[in-house]
Amino acid sequence: MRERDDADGASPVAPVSAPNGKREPGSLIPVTARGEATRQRILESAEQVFGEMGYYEASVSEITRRAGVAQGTFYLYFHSKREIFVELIDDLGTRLRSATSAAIADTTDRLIIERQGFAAFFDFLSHHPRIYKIVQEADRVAPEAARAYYQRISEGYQRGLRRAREFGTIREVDPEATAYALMGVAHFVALRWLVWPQELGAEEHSIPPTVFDAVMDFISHGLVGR
Amino acid sequence: MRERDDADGASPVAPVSAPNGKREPGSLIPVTARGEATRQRILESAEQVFGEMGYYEASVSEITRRAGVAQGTFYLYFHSKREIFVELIDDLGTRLRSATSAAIADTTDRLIIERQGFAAFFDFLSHHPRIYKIVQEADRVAPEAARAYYQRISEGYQRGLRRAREFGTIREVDPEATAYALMGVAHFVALRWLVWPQELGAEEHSIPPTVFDAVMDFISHGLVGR
DNA sequence: TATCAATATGACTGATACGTCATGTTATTG
DNA sequence: CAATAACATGACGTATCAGTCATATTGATA
Repeated sequence: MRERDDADGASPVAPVSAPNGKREPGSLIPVTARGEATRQRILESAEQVFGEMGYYEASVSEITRRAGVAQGTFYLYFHSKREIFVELIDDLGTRLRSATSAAIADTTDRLIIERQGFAAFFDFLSHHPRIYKIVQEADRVAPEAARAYYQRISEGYQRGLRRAREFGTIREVDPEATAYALMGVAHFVALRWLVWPQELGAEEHSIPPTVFDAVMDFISHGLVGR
Repeated sequence: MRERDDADGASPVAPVSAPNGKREPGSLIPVTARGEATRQRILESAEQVFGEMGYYEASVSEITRRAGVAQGTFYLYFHSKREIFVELIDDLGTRLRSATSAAIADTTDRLIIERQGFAAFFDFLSHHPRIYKIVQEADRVAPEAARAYYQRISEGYQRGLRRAREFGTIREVDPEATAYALMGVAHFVALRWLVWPQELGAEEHSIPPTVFDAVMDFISHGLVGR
């Protein structure tokens, strides 16, 4: 579950305990289950607070308040406010990708894959409305993290498109351009029919079926063509 | 690093000059050409600073410094930092819309309109790279302004699509869904081939022709279909 | 149950920024 | 050339935080 990443995690060196008995500052990795649980609570609180108030208006003290820990505890597990934000982006990306890829498993027809993928994406967003704005904001707060987020999604997309192209399910298309085009479609439709409505009225929203069908129609023609 | 929150809103009414001879605070509209020029300089400086540093890391003092005026002068023309940001969003929207609509004047074929519209959009962005990030950030800083920005673009788009549909140039499509889908395509292609490259290397970039053609191909099939 | 590393606390510091205000300058008008 | 309204100044008042640190608590182990 946790997915503590090996290579691309921060912490350059020396994760072990210190020689003098004092804990090496810069470890940040909890050793006990208690620590792990606290760290997780802080992360979840951060997702909530960043989602509601945005990165800059969110304060570390608000995050720790909601997590039920003291300010100082935060810095036991994260070097900085920005660092936890980046970790959050990575988490959200992983969760989103696994949600969509789970939805298209066992499917081979590319157009059905698109339909199920889009449906899963919208579904995920409507249940986690915060993540949209968090990722959006990442473009300013942590551009590298935002790029990585979109790039990883596009890579999966490109693989799928290439395969479909080989099998002749779809037209000859430029995989990367098409991948970004499709991501843009999903993004803006979500903005218009999920994010905005949620901001105005508090209820949970989903894409109207007629809109969903219209979008899938547009995409299908775009991919297949004559 | 810190950000004070602007207690914005306020400013009930009374734009005219004061009875006691002192200028009524809340007018904000320059009366002389000198004032107009100063206000404009501040606006241009704000576009630059917001674009480079982002809304929250930009400071009013940095804006006034680059405009060559004192801090207090800022509040002669704008109630708050947020207010100038909103005005900027409106400005950028107007400029962008007029740039694209100028590019498609005298054109009737919808597919050619799309091609020219997209080209104008990309061209505008590559010459004003800042605006992309400013508008993006507006989603957090001034959601109403951001919504208005996108809505006005989509309205023009929908009109065009409806007309094209009536003339049979394109398939029967849902105008609003299609408008947002197309906006999404443009947005993400710009992100990938204009904004990101500009962030990494400082030079000016434009969309590679093969990518542009691939995108137009996708769109054309999506609009026309069989 | 004594030990001690891991975990937790919260007061404090240093830095920064928005917006105000009392005062000064410009230039237009009668 | 006064008078005066518009424009301009910049120091200051008031807040807010990110991050640090000395101290306290917890709980596993021997």
